[in-house]
Amino acid sequence: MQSNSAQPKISGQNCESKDGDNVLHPTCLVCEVRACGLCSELNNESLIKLQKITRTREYKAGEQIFCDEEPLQNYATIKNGIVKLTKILPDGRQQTIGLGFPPDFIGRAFKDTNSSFAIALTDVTVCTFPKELFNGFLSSLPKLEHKLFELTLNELDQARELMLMLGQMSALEKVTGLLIGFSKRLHHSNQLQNIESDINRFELQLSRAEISDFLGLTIETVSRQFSLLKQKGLITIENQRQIHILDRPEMEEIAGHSPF
Amino acid sequence: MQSNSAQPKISGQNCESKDGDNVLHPTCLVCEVRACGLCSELNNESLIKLQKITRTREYKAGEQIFCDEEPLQNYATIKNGIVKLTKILPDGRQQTIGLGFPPDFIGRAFKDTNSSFAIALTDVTVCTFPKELFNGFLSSLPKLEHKLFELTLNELDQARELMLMLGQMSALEKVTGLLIGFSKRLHHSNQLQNIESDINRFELQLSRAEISDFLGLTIETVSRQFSLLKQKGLITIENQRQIHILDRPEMEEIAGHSPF
DNA sequence: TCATGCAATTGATATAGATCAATTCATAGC
DNA sequence: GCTATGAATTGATCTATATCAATTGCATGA
Repeated sequence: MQSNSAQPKISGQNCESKDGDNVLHPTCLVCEVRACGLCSELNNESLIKLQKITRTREYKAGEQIFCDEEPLQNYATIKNGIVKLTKILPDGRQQTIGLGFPPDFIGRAFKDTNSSFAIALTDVTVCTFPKELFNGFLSSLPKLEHKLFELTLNELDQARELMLMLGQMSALEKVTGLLIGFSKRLHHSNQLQNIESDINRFELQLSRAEISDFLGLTIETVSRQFSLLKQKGLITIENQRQIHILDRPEMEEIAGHSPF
Repeated sequence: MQSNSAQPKISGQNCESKDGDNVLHPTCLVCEVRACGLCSELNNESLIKLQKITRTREYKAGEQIFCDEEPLQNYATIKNGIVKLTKILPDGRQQTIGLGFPPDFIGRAFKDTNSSFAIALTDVTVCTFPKELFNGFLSSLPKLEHKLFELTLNELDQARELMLMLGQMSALEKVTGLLIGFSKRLHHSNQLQNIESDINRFELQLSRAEISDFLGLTIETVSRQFSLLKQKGLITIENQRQIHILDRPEMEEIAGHSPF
């Protein structure tokens, strides 16, 4: 489980802009998630302050954004792409504990280490905040802390839905639930960014192995459930990952409820 | 899944005390979790304000503290006893998503409904806060909100550990992990309250059915794992629930890591 | 003390999903 | 276009856990 890759590209709206101290940097002005992410609760003045400590970073699909052991340096919000959060046991077993879509926040607030890995599923762009400085901001901007708190509560709700799925659902229910949940989540993320999207057609950015690590199943079982869903005429799949949900009501019926 | 019981006993340090407005009520003065719970971050002045909206409530073992559907009326901190949080599917399947020990907070902040049930495992005493009033307090007392945020982050960490357990662990690992985790959690709660306790001897306040709902197993499988652990000489059980861990290192080795 | 009833254990069997083993499919490089 | 390589599918078998069925244990009340 090594980081499989070159250094991420760093490009900075960083620190001292020559325009002086009170201008919103272009990177924020055109930010995909300016209006819906953590920053959405900030007025211009606060945002200008926050902006000074941020950097934009890009990761290629498969790159590790942070890991288990090493002390956490940065928090981040996802501007673009999909991130998986995953726990890895010494013996190699792996449990994916969540997916991050724009404008999700990643990193464990108020702690020096994460207890999981964050890995880019697609090419990913994030906006990073150095840990110490960001913690300072949290204390001085109650609105920021409040927003982060709400995002955290949503994550907790999600984690608990996922627990229900992992503990009680059959393989078919799990796979169906993943498709329904992933599509909802992706569509929602797109809507927040005013990106046109069809909730029933999407690219499932996870390999079969990644899906099985998420659902607590094996690759083969996941594959068999996909075949079953195709056979039942509920979905079609092109190029392994391009999903088309044909009968959403029936799928939702099988999934019982959505895990996201 | 009905509430199986009489109305909980209500006793109030409530509202207008005759001593005037600026005295700490006796109930808070002798509170078991005054120093470690949500209130621990409040100075006397804030606590006096908060105290005015609180009520002490008692529930018998088995009673429902709140449920799934009905709009949430109150938040609470646990003063005494153990609470289980659980999700129930229409078809009767059930997944317990966490346990609450003193001084844990229960209830979903900033939302009108919980998406789970809270059920008293033992006789339980809680300190309740009416939702609306408490939300007002959160906005006006940043320290209170911050503390609640930290508690929520801990819960999220726990939920994710549990996901790892549900998705990847064998039956034996799950049962062992539960025993190790439950004992740690209980011992920790006792320590916070300066209650003497032996981490390796405790009453597991869950029926086999409740354990199986927690671990995503059946009653029979849970029972077999207990028998196996006894056979290996790692634990003894008296009266079905009184657990004595004989070889903690070996148990921790099997559990791999603790789910709490 | 004995019946009653529910919880836990233990045993026998069934099965969903895991594991092992070929194929088949898709993408990348030549 | 063709070959090589890893991913996905499909098939055959195995196994951990579920399910079904007694049996045992323990608490309650007559």
